[in-house]
Amino acid sequence: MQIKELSDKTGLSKETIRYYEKIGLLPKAKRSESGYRYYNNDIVEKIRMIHIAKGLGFSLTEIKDLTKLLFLNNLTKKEMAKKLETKRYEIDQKIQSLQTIKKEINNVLKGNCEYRNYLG
Amino acid sequence: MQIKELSDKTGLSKETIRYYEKIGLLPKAKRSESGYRYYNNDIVEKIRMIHIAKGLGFSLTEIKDLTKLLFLNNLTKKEMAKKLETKRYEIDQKIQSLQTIKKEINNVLKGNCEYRNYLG
DNA sequence: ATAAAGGTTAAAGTATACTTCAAGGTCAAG
DNA sequence: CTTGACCTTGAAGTATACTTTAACCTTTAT
Repeated sequence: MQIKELSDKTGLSKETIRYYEKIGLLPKAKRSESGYRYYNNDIVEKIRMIHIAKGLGFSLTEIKDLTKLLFLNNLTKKEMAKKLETKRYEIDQKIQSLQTIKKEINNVLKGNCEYRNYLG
Repeated sequence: MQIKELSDKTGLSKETIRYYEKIGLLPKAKRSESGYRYYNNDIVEKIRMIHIAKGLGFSLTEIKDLTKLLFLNNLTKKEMAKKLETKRYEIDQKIQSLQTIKKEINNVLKGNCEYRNYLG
């Protein structure tokens, strides 16, 4: 597919997709004879996950690093495991924080406003 | 306490704290005779939660709105409940997405690289 | 064959979220 | 009574992540 279709499927603008390629977050797309980028379907989910990871507070650089970590085996197993475990810990912290905020919202929705603590 | 102490306790720079006050994310601090801001302890947790919410991909504007939603009763109960439920849904989505990424990391750490799917 | 709708690039512009700067006031210790 | 560590402001500067612009090429439909 061409960039427009990929843009439609992922919700990212064409410009953003080109920008992600430029900064190395997406691999360099193959080109048609006329120089147009073309993609196959596997990139759709990848872009969606990038989009989601962004919404979870990861920077493009962090996502790039995580992607490389999951994709390439250029590090020793020990190094890779260490980095992934750090990332997993960060993720657990984020999940916990989200659950804390959710509890606050639940308390307000239940009318137990005395339990309101942090935000607000 | 003065701004320096608050900064030390929260890990946010003094400049950032002043910036948050300026954009209305933090309430206008009370002032000493000489014009210095002074704070009491309850703001520490509030700032920490703002910091955490930021790391979870919420923008300062979103945090401001959520704070107001939890703090003020300027909306009807119905409106407020609707907004909070939307926010709770967003939070559930975020938790799910984090769990998906965590699973991928776990699979790589276990060596089941065939299960690798999205990032990478 | 020409218009519409797509594609390309590099560079400049914008929004968000700070961070630094300049110029100055306050305050406790020695 | 001055030094150092605080504080104040507004304005300018920076990093990240796009978004727009300009100038041009390709493909497809009529």
